[in-house]
Amino acid sequence: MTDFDLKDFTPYLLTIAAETSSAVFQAYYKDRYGMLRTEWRVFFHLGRYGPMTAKEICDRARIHKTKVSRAVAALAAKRYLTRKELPEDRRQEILRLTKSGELVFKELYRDAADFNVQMMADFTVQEQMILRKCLIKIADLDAPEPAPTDTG
Amino acid sequence: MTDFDLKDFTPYLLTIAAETSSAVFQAYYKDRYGMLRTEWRVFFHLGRYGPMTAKEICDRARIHKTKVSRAVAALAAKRYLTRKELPEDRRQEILRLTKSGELVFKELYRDAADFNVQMMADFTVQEQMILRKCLIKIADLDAPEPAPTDTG
DNA sequence: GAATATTGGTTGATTTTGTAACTAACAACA
DNA sequence: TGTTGTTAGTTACAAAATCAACCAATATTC
Repeated sequence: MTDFDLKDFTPYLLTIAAETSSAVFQAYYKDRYGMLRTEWRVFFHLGRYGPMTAKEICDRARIHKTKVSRAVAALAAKRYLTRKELPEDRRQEILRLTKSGELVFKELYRDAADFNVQMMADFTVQEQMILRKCLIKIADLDAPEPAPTDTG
Repeated sequence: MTDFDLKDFTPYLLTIAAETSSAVFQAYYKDRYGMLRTEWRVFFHLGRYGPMTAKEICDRARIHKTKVSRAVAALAAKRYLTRKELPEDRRQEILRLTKSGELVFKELYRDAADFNVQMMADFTVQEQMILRKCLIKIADLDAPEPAPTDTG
């Protein structure tokens, strides 16, 4: 075990791989749309799965409610989404992409897909499948249970 | 391509996998030794590859010099390393783990290795190999690196 | 050998994230 | 009804990351 190296430490390797692979796309949507990563994630959820409340985004995306709250505020300020109070429970608001939000989403969605295809082209189909399987397992994304969000 | 999902976006998947897999170990060395992640990385480099300058750590570990500078200061404050000015270039300092630094390193090193074995036990040998290969490729870590100084 | 550029490293200001406390609406129950 | 507890979401404050400016030592240029 004296050969154990940072390259052999999977959490490290994952972190570097995540940073490297995210950098380009992140810079792209930041420069072009002034979006931060959490904003992009929230935005993606609304675009891909339709209108929902902040709470639903928290559960689905496993993002803490304070981050979602700030991302929603930023996206609303950019006129990418609107909030509408739910009559049957006035604590909640339905979030929905605006027309221009939809437009931007279509572009970002397509670009993300393209980017992904390009980056995966380095690998065989079998490698892609195994990589995906391992990552989903490590990320614990195959478990349907939403993570507890609150402090404590 | 209408089925493209966040789970299919590899940079996202990598980020979540990295966060999930890092969380436990990170909490461990933070609680036990008060180390931040950059500190742990710098520390690991010095322990694993022997004394070197901050610049060398920057290059090897691909960490920005401001982060390395602060990590080194923190590690020095904890008496885990010493700095010695290089006579032939007085801008540079050789960083070297202290006795107690070495001791802590041995423990952290062993625990990291154990942690890694445990986490990889979910996968077959073939899966482990492919995962590693893909991650190294994505992280661009197969690019030529400076050779290890075999002091460690 | 003086002027200028570059390099290793540090520091300060700004941005972003994380944690805790908070408000307002609803629910449960006496 | 009033009390207590819970939930959705925001805000305030602390910790941390990022970026630009900076200093001192060395290299380079004329």
